[in-house]
Amino acid sequence: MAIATKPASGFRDFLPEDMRRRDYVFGIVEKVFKKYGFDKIDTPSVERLSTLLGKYGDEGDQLLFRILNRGDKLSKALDNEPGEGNLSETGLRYDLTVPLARVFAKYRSDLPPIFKRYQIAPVWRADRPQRGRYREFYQCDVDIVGSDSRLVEVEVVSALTEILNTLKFENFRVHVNHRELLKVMIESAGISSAQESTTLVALDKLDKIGIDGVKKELINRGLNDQQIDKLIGLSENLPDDNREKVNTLIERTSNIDRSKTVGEELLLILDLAENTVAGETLFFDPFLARGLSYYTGAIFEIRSDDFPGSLGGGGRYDELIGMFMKESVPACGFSLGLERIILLLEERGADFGEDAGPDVLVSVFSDELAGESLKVATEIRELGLKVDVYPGSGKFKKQFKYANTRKIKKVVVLAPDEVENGTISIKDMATTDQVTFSRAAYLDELKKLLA
RNA sequence: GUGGCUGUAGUUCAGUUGGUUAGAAUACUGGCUUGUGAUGCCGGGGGUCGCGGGUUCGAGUCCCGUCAGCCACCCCA
Repeated sequence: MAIATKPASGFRDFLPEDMRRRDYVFGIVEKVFKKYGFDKIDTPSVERLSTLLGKYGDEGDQLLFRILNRGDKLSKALDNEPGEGNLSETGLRYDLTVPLARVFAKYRSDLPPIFKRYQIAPVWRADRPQRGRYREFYQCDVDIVGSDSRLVEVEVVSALTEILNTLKFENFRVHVNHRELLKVMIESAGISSAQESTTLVALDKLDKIGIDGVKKELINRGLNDQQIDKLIGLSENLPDDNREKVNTLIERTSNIDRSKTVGEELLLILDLAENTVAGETLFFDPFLARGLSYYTGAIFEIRSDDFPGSLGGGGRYDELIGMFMKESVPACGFSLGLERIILLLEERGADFGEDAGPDVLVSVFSDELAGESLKVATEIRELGLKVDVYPGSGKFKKQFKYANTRKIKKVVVLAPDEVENGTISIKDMATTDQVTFSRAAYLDELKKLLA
């Protein structure tokens, strides 16, 4: 048997048709990010493990692709006691936010005091592949570093809403919540901080498994009935309107001091968002939790009924950059799951713009006439058209077939007859019509393709 | 990491209660057509039926193991 040609599990090849769609989508993303005043950066795919570890929570650490040491370092490790600590020092980046934090900490003096950046690049996770879940996938990240204003949250959500609107991606919401509000709710229900994270995980599933499912889960996780009833009680019979919902929760958790200030932060975000496209898409979801441990304030997640997971997520992470420098710097950002959005757009039969293949194929009758074909191709290229010269020579049958597979609309025919008479024939692949022009006039005919 | 389903030409799939040399469509390729594709007709190459073991006179088919893929969970984009 030959060597396996499938890419490694969770990795993908992108053929020309795939790339066309991806370029179309990435192009829109980039245009909108620029429109919102973000600058582009790039960072290495490989980071030190010391940079990566401890930022994403235990689950995240498990999913890091680590790079095995080589040479002496590896032999020494194997000779002594091989373990997590000495077998690997670097790994593939898990997201684009932690590298940004590192970069900002290192180059702060070279960067504007408030740094707005975007980055579109692949990240890697050693996850089990599934529909819309890959081990290598692109993230489109926007972040604003150095500002503590709620305006930042709104700008970021507004940018990604505009991207999805431009892509005509429908049927989505941006769920919003606040890490502190979750803590307030848990405290208010008399649940200890030790049980906080496990409680959050259960709560996050509310829309999937329902209230009864969450209750069961919480019992399994060791909460008592009183705590559960209080916690569930907070969420029952909430009004539909975002603001009223926040206000109701502030009232219900009034036994905790911070309740009001946290709630007001959410209200401010909702109010500011009304001045942007984000106003239409924000949906306050008091049970949105998000696993990444670096979030400290508002958190966001794009959801759609057509996909079980998240289509993008983000939030405020005011302490992350401080892990790379002495001072803490506030920051907030969002990562768009373009892979999943492309997947859904494909499933919905979306339009990805025009096919951008060559406009013209110049056929090659024989090796003797190859030079003549190249000369003609050069002339046509000077018009600004995309021109393919048949890579070889021989049967026209083959060459026309080739034009079809490449979806080329016009074929320039240049055989001994044409050369002798000083003419050029142009065949239209759709209508099968073939018309002969003088060498002076054929370019005018092809110019029509430019329009 | 846990559970379920599925593995047959490059691709999509047939293949009967286990029975001779494993089929179709499509793609590729040659001819009908030595200057013309997509439609037609005739031909050609391409498979150790995922891999290993077992049951049997006989296994693509049944059993066990293993690997891979898909789906669900966990988590996430």
